[in-house]
Amino acid sequence: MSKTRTKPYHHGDLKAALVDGAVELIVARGVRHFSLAELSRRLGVTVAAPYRHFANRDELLAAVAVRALQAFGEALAAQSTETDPPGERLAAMAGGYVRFAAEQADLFGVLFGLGLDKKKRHPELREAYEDVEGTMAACVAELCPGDPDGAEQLTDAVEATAHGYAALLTDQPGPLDPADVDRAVEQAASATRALIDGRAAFRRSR
Amino acid sequence: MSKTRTKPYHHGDLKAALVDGAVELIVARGVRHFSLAELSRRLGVTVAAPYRHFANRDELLAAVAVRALQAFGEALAAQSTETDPPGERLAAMAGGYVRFAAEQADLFGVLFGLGLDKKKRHPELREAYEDVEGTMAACVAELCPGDPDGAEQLTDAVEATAHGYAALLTDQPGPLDPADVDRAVEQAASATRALIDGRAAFRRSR
DNA sequence: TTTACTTTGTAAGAGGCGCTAACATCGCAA
DNA sequence: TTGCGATGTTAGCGCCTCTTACAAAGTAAA
Repeated sequence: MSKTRTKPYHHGDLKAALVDGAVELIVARGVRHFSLAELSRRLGVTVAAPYRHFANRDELLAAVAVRALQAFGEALAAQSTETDPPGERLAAMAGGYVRFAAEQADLFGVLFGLGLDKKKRHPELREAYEDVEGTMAACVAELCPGDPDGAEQLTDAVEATAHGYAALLTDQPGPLDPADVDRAVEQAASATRALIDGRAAFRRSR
Repeated sequence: MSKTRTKPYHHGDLKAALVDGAVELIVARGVRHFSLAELSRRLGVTVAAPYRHFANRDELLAAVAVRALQAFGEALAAQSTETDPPGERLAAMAGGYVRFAAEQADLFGVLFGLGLDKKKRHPELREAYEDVEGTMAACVAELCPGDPDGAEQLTDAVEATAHGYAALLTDQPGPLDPADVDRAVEQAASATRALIDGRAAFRRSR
């Protein structure tokens, strides 16, 4: 949105082009086969050029992850219709979590399982992810009034469950069977409802 | 168990040595930094030698995964004391799932997130994993007599939840905080109890 | 025992990768 | 105009996976 303020140097905002190109390449071929060298070739630039803008490969991937996280957050927020009761909204978000992971499997793969050091090296990623968690937590808060501790545990549980369906679904290479995706989305929503209904179990173990 | 039937050739059962060495290297340094070349050097063999026994790097990793899966299965089975009620056994298994992932993070990393093509390329892995699922399913069957469909959904949900806690916990590089691990183990068990208590929600959506 | 065959390892190298240091170029600003 | 900092290139190091051609070691039949 807000780039190309002034026509930059040789290439013309190579930094942005690198991130854009990386997203394209990753979506096209998967994170696992992404290489800085191929990206450079595509942009008509030598393999050393990216290092003027990113300290290393992981830093570029972190920039891609920020993009992915943004799309992820939007996908989740889109599931949350204000009119629905909070439980259904939460279930829909869990489903949306899984659906995003399935439909944008490669971007999802940048967010997780890549071993990016979110805590120390890329705190902006951690923050962005906490925003996503916040969207869920807001929903849960309506369900557990006056029990912030239980709310947190329920939030974690819903997140873990959605993430588990998502991770197991996308662990396999190759294209996904749409029926599998739909089933996983449904199950994640159902499991969320079950967690809500059975949430008293969290109180028992404290 | 059943190797070294006859004294083999030059090295003396290099194939087994490769798998053993790979496990050691992976446990010591993480899957992400494992290389066939370093393993070969360690075994005093040229880098080409492993290709006499494994078509490629992934095939060796699949062999390592079989080992990991065996350890994983044993860790899960150890959680299942016959005397406990099935619900508590299931909760303990979920906790064991997470604890194994945390304590053997690198072996767990070989099982998931490596993109090994379990379905097509390494069906023996898929089978072994289905055994693990079977252990859980047996437990769930006691909880849901006469409802095989609901039992399957509950099994999937418990598996996904445990896997989600495990994956989120081990996504970060570096050593884990034992307190985080204990909390995740506890929460996985609690979430399992919640799923059991709220399992009627699975029936609602069919 | 000799010969032929199979299995296992080596030597050499192609092609890829991430990353670095030294050098060249370009735009801006003093 | 000159000088400087930002950006890109050239060249190269060291690592990787994997392949091909060759050598050695065991096995088994003649």
